[in-house]
Amino acid sequence: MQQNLKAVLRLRELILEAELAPGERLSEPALVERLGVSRTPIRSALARLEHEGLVETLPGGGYRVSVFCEQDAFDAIELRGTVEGLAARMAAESRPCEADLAALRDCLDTLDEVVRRRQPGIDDFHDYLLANERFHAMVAGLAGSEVLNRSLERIVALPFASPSAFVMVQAQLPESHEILFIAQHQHRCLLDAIAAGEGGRAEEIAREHARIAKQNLQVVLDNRKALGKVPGLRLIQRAEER
Amino acid sequence: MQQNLKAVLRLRELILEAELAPGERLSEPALVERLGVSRTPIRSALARLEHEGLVETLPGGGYRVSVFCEQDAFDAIELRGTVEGLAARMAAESRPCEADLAALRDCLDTLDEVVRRRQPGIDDFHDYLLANERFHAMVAGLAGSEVLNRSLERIVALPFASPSAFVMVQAQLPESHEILFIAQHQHRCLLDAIAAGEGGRAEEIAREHARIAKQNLQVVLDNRKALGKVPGLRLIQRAEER
DNA sequence: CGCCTTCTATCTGTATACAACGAGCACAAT
DNA sequence: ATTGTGCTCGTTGTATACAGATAGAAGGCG
Repeated sequence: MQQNLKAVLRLRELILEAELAPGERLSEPALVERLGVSRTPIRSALARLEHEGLVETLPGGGYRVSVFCEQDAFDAIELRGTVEGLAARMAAESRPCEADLAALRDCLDTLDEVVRRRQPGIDDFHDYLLANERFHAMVAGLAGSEVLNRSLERIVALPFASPSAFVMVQAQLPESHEILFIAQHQHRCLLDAIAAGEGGRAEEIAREHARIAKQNLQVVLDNRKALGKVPGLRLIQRAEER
Repeated sequence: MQQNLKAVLRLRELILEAELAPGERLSEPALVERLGVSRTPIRSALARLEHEGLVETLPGGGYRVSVFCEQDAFDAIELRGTVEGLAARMAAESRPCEADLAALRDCLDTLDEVVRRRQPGIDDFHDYLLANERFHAMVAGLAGSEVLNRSLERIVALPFASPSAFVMVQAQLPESHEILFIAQHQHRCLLDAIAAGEGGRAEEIAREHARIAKQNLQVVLDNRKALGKVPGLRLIQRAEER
């Protein structure tokens, strides 16, 4: 199991850092040399990354690095928002117990605390990222559906679709603080809707919340110099070349 | 490639027919004997079925057949409806060309023709099933998003979540004809909304359309004798045993 | 000069051998 | 009698050898 894990982690890293170019053919013997493990764990890792969406099988056999266009990234975020919206609605409609709601509130308090800091630095954004990820995971968990969560996991496996994909790049943006405030306001509203059992409202808030990520993506695409800051955004090609 | 395919097909069949019981541990040597192929394609097939959701990895290594409860099936259908809803909205908002709309209309005409037959038999329902599947695939395709379609594919991989999972069982139901009429009405409305660019309406129709499947699932679960007629419904256990 | 054919080299798919890990059981000691 | 220890069997993870297929290049023919 050690070798398999090593192969997955290293291969994923190589793809995300674009050291293996989008569209590049991945030959197993070459990867054996590069990763230092035999073909068996490499094949297993390739299969796994295929299901994460980072590589694709070629018609005649073999794999290549997936190629994404800008629209794919927007679509992935909208899709995440839609499924998170369903999760939020189910969470609201399940009337969660007070303990679960308290845990969500705790998480929001942590986020508040971070947002309220003056002159937030890189570490502060990192704290925000962790708490944000936890909040999203908790809402998804409250939906109480493994089927839904498995599907959401898979959507979020595309690195630029993750709820926290753009948090770190916001640290560089001049309007970052405002964006964080707005996002946090939506978090509060979402919790409010879930606590009140307002499923429809919870769903719409979650959707709109995801659309902040689309705005951030647009900003990053406009000044492409920040592109390396977002994990996996190097995968995105301007022109469709398949 | 031949052996891998054989292993996937046969293994999937064994699981869907519940010849391998839900929760059962799948040992590779046992499958080698049962399927007549070596461990390599079996491992590859197991990995693939894991990503289809039919088997799960065990903590200490190895696989077992997935166990689903009734709620999982309802959730999977709601999830499909939600993602199909997103696809329908995107299709509407993309203002599809007349040729695509004509193809959809063609498909609906085929469905109409089947629905209008007096005394429909098993073959007629089969015709309906094929055209229904085509219609759903075309709407998803009109959304124009590979990311979305890949995700939807994966959701529909759970056999009881498929748009046509309950078509064949309807053939046995007394109220089957009425259900088909209603479903077909929704198809028409969906096309209408897409053609008019009414994204929100298209989305809601697609969602409500999927909920027919939930009603059908409830009927089947109530008289469990029909359970074998629905592909993969034997996977569902009444009590959660994980 | 271009296109088709054929040959070759490399790659993937498959089978299998080997090693390490873990579960389960029996036996012994307290 | 119970618990702890050690053994044994089975299983998975890994490496590698082999065969079939495929893609690319080179050469011949039209």
